[in-house]
Amino acid sequence: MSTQKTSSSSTPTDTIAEVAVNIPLQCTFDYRLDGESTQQIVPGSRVVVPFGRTMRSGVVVGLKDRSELPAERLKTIHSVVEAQPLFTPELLRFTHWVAEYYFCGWGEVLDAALPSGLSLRIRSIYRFRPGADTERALALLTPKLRRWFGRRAVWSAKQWAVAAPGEVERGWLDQQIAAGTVEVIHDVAGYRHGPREEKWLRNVAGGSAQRATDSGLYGKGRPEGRETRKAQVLRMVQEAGELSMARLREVMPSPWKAVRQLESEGALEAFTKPAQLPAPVSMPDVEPFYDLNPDQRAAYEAVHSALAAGRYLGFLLEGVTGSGKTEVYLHAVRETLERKRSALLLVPEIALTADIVTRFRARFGDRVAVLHSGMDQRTRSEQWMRVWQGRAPIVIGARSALFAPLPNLGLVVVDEEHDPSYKQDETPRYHARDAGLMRAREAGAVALLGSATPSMESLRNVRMGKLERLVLPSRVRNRSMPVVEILDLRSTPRQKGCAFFTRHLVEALHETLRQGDQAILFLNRRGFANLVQCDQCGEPAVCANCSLSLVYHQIVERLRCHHCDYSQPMPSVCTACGTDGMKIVGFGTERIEEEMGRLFPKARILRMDSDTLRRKGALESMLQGIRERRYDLIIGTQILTKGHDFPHITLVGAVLADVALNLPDFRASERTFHLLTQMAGRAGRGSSAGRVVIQTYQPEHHALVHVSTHDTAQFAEAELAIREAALTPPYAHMVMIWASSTRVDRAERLAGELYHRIQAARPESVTVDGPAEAPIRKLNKRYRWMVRLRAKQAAPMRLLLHRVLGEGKFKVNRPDRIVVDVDPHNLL
DNA sequence: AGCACGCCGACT
DNA sequence: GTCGGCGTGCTC
Repeated sequence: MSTQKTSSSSTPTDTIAEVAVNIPLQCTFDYRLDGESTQQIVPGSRVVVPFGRTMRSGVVVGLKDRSELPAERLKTIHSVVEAQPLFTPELLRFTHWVAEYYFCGWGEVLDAALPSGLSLRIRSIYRFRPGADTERALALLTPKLRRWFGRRAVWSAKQWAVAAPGEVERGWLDQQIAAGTVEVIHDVAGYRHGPREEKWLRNVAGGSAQRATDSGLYGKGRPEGRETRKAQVLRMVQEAGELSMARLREVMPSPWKAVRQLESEGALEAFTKPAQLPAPVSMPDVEPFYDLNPDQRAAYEAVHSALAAGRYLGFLLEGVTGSGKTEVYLHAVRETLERKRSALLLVPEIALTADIVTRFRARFGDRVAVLHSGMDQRTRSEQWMRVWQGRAPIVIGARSALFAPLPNLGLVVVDEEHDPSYKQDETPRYHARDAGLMRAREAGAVALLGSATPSMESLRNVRMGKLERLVLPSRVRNRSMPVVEILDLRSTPRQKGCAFFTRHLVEALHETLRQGDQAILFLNRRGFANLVQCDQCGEPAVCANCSLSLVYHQIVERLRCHHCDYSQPMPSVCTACGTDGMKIVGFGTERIEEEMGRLFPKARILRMDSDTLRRKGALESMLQGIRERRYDLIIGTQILTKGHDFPHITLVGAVLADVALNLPDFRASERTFHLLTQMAGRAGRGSSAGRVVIQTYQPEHHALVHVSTHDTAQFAEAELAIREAALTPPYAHMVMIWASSTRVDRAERLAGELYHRIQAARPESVTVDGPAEAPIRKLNKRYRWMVRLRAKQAAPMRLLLHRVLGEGKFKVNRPDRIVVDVDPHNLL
């Protein structure tokens, strides 16, 4: 671990601050401390420092009395951003561990740990120094730029670059700064939001409203009875006396223009009021804690005694959806709070937070803070600050909430711990479950991982005694498991006129709908057709930036790349042979929707995928619609598998279970098993027994066979044996090194060079595979190659990484890039 | 990652 | 002749 000094404040002998800056370097930078503002500096504080030719903000990660660098090379800290440090010593140690383990810069982790409203990015702002001779300075500029300044007291570097593209004008700014006419302010995003304020409107006293009306407010050519927007605003304000803009916006889409006009006419005046806080912040009635059933009690007792012991212990809580895991979490959190410690609950993504947040708020009121990416920047900063101030001892959030500044952390819960969204796919490439275990260990807290379908990593940890297994065996209301049928697409007859529906599945759907129940059709592939291909020469339509087939979306009649944002119209002729042979091949959720509409013209069909869920609030209204039985047939992607409670679903159909099964990824079987098991768990939760139909070309595949027998343990047994034989995780540590470039040849050369250097430096215990072209050979205009490392022990591999890729060891030139992914989950 | 320095091709 | 392409090196 870190040898960093964690003194809580500077001593007179500490004259050097160690600063982590957000750049992809693992080293920190030493700065001299002097001046009054930096005398009281504390590790964990954000500071602004001169860095190279610019200013950067960073975090003080340690204080010391001497630097290895000669004094003349040290610069002085420019300023301290907050009076109080944003990072506790615990979080500094933890972020340092994350940076070390995931092989990235400490500053990069620290930046990821802050809400975007407090990010380490810096903005340079310019303004005329008060009392400076601005007239003379402006005289040197073109009339156009002088006018530009007429409306501006402060301006940003970006604005200036746009306004003054010319060489001469750009030089002007430097001159003025040097002469002292213009000063530069290094603006760091800071929490300086006061209480929220809202704009309100009221009538101007003295009947000016009448005047406004007289001046043709009701437009002449307008049909009788239809108000203009201005008139409507005026009337509403008159009726209400005072009216908030927020209220106005609920009634009309954009009242801004009308309001501005009425203000300038003197009919209305604006004022501000403290904003109403979002409704669910405090709950009037605190819901009681339910009694636990014997299984829940046994699980809770184990967690309880660990909490009582007050030191790190890890648990894996296994239980199917509906088995009551959340109630165990709730009791554990209550216990944690009683011990004057705080609790962190990680959930996979927003889709899941709503239900769980409601339940936690019902028990703990406003002691719950929520952190997830779907919130606006300000709300997120507010929530983060509440946690930082110690006013919310419970945090519920997605991946990045891992870094929540909870003081005295006592419990870390990772719900649905197997979920792939816990792994971050960009720097810092941490896994929130794995890092969460480490944070708990560091903080002396209890870790509780929960899942119906645990990851192989956690199961192995149970076997090795690193996690204690707790089981909730039955569904709470003792419901029986659904019957699962696997249909071999090679031999099962199809529905007439259907390429991808067996007669059997269609009949099952008929039956379900006839009984008035709901059915789900699951296909992990959105769009209308996943392939568009020329039937003359076989040429597929491919993305311009990626080596991926374009997906046809019928609704917009365009081809789209599901990886980058590329989109193009459906081509009329083949780009390769010029014939008009481009044909739609394959299928996705849109096509299923269309097909079902034909087969079941009376059914009310809902499609749920990221295309239909784009709109804010769409998920909630759709889920409610399903619960209220406003739909008969729901077609969707994996979004459907996330633990929602649908009481009237009795049939679940997996249209093609093979979609993810054949990917060149050692986790393909595991993911398919998880997805289908979670999907099957949606069936038969009401009074009727459930039924699951899985269509596949590989009915004998162990991932599918074990779904049909509901045998998680058997699947784990088989899958772990395969992993052990192949020496893949969790039986080996894996590091993927991606070499990419905008030019084909260079990516390959880079990977080759990397491979040779690794071969030369590697110890016996580390295996190197590659270099190989990535399965997706081009992504976002970059060609990609990979070199894979595996080892039974992590330490020698880490040493190797440092030896080959450590600071300044391996030069990578501009268009090329090397990315290190520790414990990779994305192998494509 | 920025950012500037520096060294060779197609244009005024 | 030079503008600017991107290869190279540095940041306490």
